[in-house]
Amino acid sequence: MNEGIFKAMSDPTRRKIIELLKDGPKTAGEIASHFSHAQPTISRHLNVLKNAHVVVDQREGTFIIYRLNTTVLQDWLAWLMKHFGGENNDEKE
Amino acid sequence: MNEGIFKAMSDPTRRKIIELLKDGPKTAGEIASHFSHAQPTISRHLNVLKNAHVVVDQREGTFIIYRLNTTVLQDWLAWLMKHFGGENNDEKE
DNA sequence: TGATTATATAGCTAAATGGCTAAACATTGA
DNA sequence: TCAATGTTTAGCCATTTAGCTATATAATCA
Repeated sequence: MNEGIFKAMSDPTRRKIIELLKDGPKTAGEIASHFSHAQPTISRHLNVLKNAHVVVDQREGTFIIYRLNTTVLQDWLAWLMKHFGGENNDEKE
Repeated sequence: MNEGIFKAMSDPTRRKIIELLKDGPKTAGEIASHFSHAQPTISRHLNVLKNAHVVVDQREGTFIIYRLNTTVLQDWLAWLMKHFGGENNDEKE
């Protein structure tokens, strides 16, 4: 499993960005407006998510629209379930 | 959701420790023997996992035995599924 | 072309992280 | 009580991270 997605998901701001994007694609500015951080700070977070392929961007005029890459998230979740999920662990007690 | 578990899970060494412990409880030394890191390094990783309540320790003579807290892991996975899992996201296209 | 708007990048700082070695601590057993 | 063993803690260092401000880039429009 790609290391990047773990780092991407380990930050609360980035997780909140993902939750925002679950509601549909948004521009960088729209995303930034939900936070009290400076705009470049959010831009960098978006870049981390992009490098992990958790989001995808697309320019639309002067705007840049970000959307979730749900496949990557779901693959990650499936991997987590497989590796850390409730498998039978027959210990003595 | 507790921030600690995200940080705990974001490191590959710690994830490998968890996978080792899925196989059953192990002493700190036994865990450390699976890595090429110095033993105190692993001890510190174990401490991170302990602080996130992902593992639990128990002294047994001079040994300290670590075991998984599977409940915490499963709660975390459930939370992830709920927040990032495949909910219906009816976008136009 | 120049102004405006949206966004990213550069460059900085403080704090967190992960590695190491050396030293401390806890338990056991002679 | 002392030595041995298993483990943690302390202290150090290099790297990464997340924040900021200032600046650069890209697209649009007059």
